[in-house]
Amino acid sequence: MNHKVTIADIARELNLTGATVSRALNNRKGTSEDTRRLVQDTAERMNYRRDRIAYSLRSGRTNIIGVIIPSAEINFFGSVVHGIESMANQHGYSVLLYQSNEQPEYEKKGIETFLSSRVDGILASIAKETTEFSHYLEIKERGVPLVFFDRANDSLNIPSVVIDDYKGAYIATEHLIRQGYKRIAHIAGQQHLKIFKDRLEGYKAALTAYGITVEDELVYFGNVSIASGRQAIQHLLSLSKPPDAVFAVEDFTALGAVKEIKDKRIEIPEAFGVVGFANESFDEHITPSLSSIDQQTVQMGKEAFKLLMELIEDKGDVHVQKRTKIVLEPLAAFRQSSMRR
Amino acid sequence: MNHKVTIADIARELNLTGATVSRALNNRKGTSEDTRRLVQDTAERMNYRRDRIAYSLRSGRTNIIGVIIPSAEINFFGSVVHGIESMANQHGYSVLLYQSNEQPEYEKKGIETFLSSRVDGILASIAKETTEFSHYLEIKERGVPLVFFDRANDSLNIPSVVIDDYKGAYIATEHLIRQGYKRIAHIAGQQHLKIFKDRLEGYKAALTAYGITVEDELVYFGNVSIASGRQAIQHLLSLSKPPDAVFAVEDFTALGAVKEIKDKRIEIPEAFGVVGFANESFDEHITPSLSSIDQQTVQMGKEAFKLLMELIEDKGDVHVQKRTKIVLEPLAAFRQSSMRR
DNA sequence: GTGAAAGCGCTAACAG
DNA sequence: CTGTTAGCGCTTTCAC
Repeated sequence: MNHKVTIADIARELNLTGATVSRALNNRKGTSEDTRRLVQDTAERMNYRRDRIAYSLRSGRTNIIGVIIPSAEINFFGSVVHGIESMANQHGYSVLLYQSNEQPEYEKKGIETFLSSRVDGILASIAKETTEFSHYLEIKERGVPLVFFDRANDSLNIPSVVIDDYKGAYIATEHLIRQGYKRIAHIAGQQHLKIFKDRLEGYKAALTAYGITVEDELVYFGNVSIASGRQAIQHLLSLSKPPDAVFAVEDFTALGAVKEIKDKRIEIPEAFGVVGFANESFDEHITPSLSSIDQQTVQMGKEAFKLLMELIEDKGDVHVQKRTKIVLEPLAAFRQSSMRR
Repeated sequence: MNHKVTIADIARELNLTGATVSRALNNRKGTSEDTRRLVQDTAERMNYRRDRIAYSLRSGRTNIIGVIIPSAEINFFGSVVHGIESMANQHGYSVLLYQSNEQPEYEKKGIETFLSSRVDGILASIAKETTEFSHYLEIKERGVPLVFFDRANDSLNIPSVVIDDYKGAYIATEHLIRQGYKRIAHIAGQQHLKIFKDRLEGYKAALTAYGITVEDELVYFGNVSIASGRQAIQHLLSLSKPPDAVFAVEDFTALGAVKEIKDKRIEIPEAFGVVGFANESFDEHITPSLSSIDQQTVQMGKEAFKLLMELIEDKGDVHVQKRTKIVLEPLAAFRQSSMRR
C-alpha cells in the first residue's frame, strides 16, 4: 500500500504548482498544450486518481444520487434500480442505495444520511406505512432535487415518474371483452392506495366503453395476496350469475385465482379467463401462463434518473418550480390464461 | 433554502470556538457537561447535521462501502443486496451500488469510482466475463478491504462468502435417493465455472455414498437454460435405460425439464422426480411446485458485510492477512416435484 | 475546559 | 500561461 498520489505529488514531480496541475487535469483553459499533456501523462504514469471527497468539499457537487426503495428483495424495485444505476453510470453519477422497509422511520434516517452526504439529488418510492410527508418536504426546502417513482403523492407537488394504472386496467379489461368473455369480474386492492383505485376505475371505464353495465357484485375487494385471489374466486363462483373471467389487481392475486379455478376443474382459458397486473417473472412459467400488464420497470428507472438529472442541472432555474409528472404506458403481456382464440 | 448550518454557526451563536463545538458534538472528553449539553441542544435547535464530506476529508473514513453486482435485475443479487444494506445500515454504513453487467470493463470503472470515492471497503461478485483479476488485486494493494460474495476466485487469496454447492448437490441427490428413485440423472452446467463443477461432484458423491454406481450416460452437460432442460430430458428419455429422476444444476434448467416431462405425459413426482437449485420465486407457484436448494441469499449478504466490517476495523492488524472463507449451508426446499411419499 | 492553528485534497480568485 | 492564496467544513494537535 503505497502512499496515495495527490495533485501536490504531481506538482512536485514536475516543478509546477497544484493549481496548474489541477487546471491541466481538468482541461481548463489557461494551460499550454504542452504542460497539459505532460501533466496528464505524468498523472497516468503515477497512477493518480482524483479524490472525490476533496473535490466534493470544494465544488459542492458529489455526483452521487440517493435512492430510497422499500426493499431490494422485491423484484420490481430491483428492476427499477437496474434502470436507475445504468443511466446514472452513463452520466457519471453513482448511486447510494437505501431501503425503507416500508417504514417512515427508515425513510427519515435515509434522508438524513443523504442530506448529510450532500447527494446531488434524491429518487424515492414512498413507503407503504408513510402517511406524513414532512421529511420529504424538507429535502425540497434544502434545495435538493427530488423525484418520486412508482409510489408518488400528487398533493406534494413533487415531480414523479409513474405508470398509467388506469390505462393498464383498461387494456386488460378490454382484452377480456374482445376475447369474448361475457361477465368480467375484478379483484380489487385496498382503495386507500391510489394505484389500486385507478385500476378499479380503468376496469369500470372499459366495461362502460363497450356498453357493458358495471355490476357491483362482480367487484371483490381483496388484500392483494394469493389467498385473497382464492377467496375472491370462491365468492364470485357462488354468485347466482357467476363471471366467466376476472381481471385481478396484481399478479399474486391472479395467481391465487388461477389456482382456485384449476382446483375447481374449470378450464382456463376456455371456460374462464384471467389477467393480472405487474408481469412478474413467474407469469410465463406457470400453467397456464398468466396474462398480465407490464409496468416498464427498467424504463421507469431510466426516466426517473433523467428527470432528476435535469432538475439537478437546471437548479436555480425557474424551471424547477414547474411540476413535472411522467406517466409511462403500461404494456400488454397476454398469454394463455386469457387467449381463447 | 436557508443557508446550511455549520459548526462555525453554532460556535458563533454560543460564543465558543469550532473546536469546542466539535468536541461537544462528538462527546469527546475535555468538555464540561454543561457546554456539551448546551452545544447539543443548540445544534438540535438550529437543525445542524454533520457534513459527511468534510468529516471524511478530515478523518479519512467515509462510512461508505462499495458493492459490485452483475445486475440488480437478477433476483439473487437483489436479495443479497437486501442483506448487505440492512446490515450496513445497522452499523452506520451506506451502500454505493455498482452494476458490472457481467463485463470486466464495468468492473474496472466501478472500482475506479469506489477508490476515488474513498469507500471504506468493497464487496464484489465477479462478472462472468472476467478472466483477469488485476483490478481486484489493485484494491488490495491500495489497502482497501475487499470481500467476494457468491462468485469468488480462490486463487486470489481474498476473503469470500459463498455457499457450499457440493453439499447442496449432495443433499438434493440424497433426497431423490431416499424418495426411492432408482436411476437419478444430472443436468450439469458449464464445467469451467466452479459452482457447477462442485454441484456435479456433490451429485456423484451422494450416489457413491449410497452404493449407486455413477453412470456417465446419466450426466447431461447443458448450458443452464429452460431450453437446455428440455433437451436434456429428450436425450435422457431416449436412453435404453432411462432415468426416473433428475437433479438439475439450477432452477431454470429444472423448469425446462419439468415442462418437457409434462409434455411427454409422464407423472411428476410419481413416475419422475425433479429437483433444481436456487429456490427461485417461481418454484412454489408452478405445477407441480419445484423442489430446490436454497442459497441463503439474504444471509450471504449479511455475512459478507460483517466480514468486510471486521476487515475494515482490524485494518493494519496482522489479522487482515489471514485468509478467510465463509461457507454457508445450503438449505433443502423440497416440494411436490420430488415428494413421492 | 477551551482556544488557536493547521491540514485533509482540491479548485477558484486574483496576480503576475 | 503559471503561481499565490484562500477556503470548502471538519477534527485534532498543542497551548493556555
